[in-house]
Amino acid sequence: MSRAGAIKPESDHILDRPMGDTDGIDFEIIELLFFAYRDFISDPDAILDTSGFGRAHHRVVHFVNREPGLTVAALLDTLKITKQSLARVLKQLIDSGYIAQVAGPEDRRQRRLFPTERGRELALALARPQSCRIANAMEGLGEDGRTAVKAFLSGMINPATRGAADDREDTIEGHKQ
Amino acid sequence: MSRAGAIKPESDHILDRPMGDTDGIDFEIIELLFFAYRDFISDPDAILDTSGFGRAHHRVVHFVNREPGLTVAALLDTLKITKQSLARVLKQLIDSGYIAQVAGPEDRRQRRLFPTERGRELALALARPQSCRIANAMEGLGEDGRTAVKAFLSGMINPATRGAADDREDTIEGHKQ
DNA sequence: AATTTATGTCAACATAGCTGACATATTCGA
DNA sequence: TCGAATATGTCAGCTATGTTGACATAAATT
Repeated sequence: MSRAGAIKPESDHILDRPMGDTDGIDFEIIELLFFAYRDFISDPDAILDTSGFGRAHHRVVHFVNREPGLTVAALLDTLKITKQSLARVLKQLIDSGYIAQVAGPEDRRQRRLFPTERGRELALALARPQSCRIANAMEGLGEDGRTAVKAFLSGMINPATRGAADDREDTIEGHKQ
Repeated sequence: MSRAGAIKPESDHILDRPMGDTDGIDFEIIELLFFAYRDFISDPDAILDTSGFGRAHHRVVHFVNREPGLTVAALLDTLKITKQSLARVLKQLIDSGYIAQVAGPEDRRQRRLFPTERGRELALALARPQSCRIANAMEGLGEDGRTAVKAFLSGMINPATRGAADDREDTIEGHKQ
């Protein structure tokens, strides 16, 4: 091992003061979000390890179960990934019998995605520990506290995405089903 | 293209009902967390694309700036990744002059990590848009609402991690610096 | 002096994203 | 009706970031 560079501590303008609440930046909540999400994701990850699937599969199974019959295009839009990226995990989920494709009733080019019973079970199994973790974290909060949390999370989301759930009903821009 | 399987819609027990609030699971907040974090991360991602760095670099720069002088072991513990994984990005950050290593004053085996001015600037630049997004999402909330949000996020974190920040001061278990 | 610890490094591998190019089936518009 | 646009699939290759296993070195500890 060479260890080059470890010899001269006083070159190169080293800073030894912690990056605190300078510039009015709240680093604490930035870190809270990082750790919270990391642990939030770790629950389903543990289950997925057993099944041989990954996070990518989790997301697909989740949204297909939340909105059965959604098109591939709509799913791509929700996940914000490329179709090549989706193709890999989707194929595995279909081949394993978690998701089924059906040609669109109006537009037969579409492949509408539906969960099988097996897929539904998986989605529920993955959501359950996350729901528990959330319920646990909500425990101390009152009704208004919970409302605040939801409002906060909602406010963190880009406007374009924020209305996505509504697009399932009425479709104004793009991707009409 | 073969399109096998798209032909028979009625086989395989397809479910067409959305996975709603069955089992008392709050899917809405699960999705809020997913979208919130995705967009929260997208801000620094855009900046990093310019610098040729990725999310992994972001995390390292962040925590080194938050706690200058932390050891490699402590950083590994925070990030929960392997040293081989860290080595790649850390080397790049050191070679590019964002982070400097200094041999530990007491234990000279340690390589304590410090930000350079350049590293500090990067960390701040990455934190700024995230802070803005948070401030924006907090806007409507009162003081108690903000407290609720922090309590919620804190409650989402695994106990082991939750006290990590305190370990910086007094060190009880493992990794004493 | 022997062992443990903190760190670095090499090699190989997996997952999950990306781009670019091209194929096929279907729908739509002139 | 024909050509263009659309929805989807697929091949090939690349990148980023994680993993495991094995081994090296310097310093501390016993």
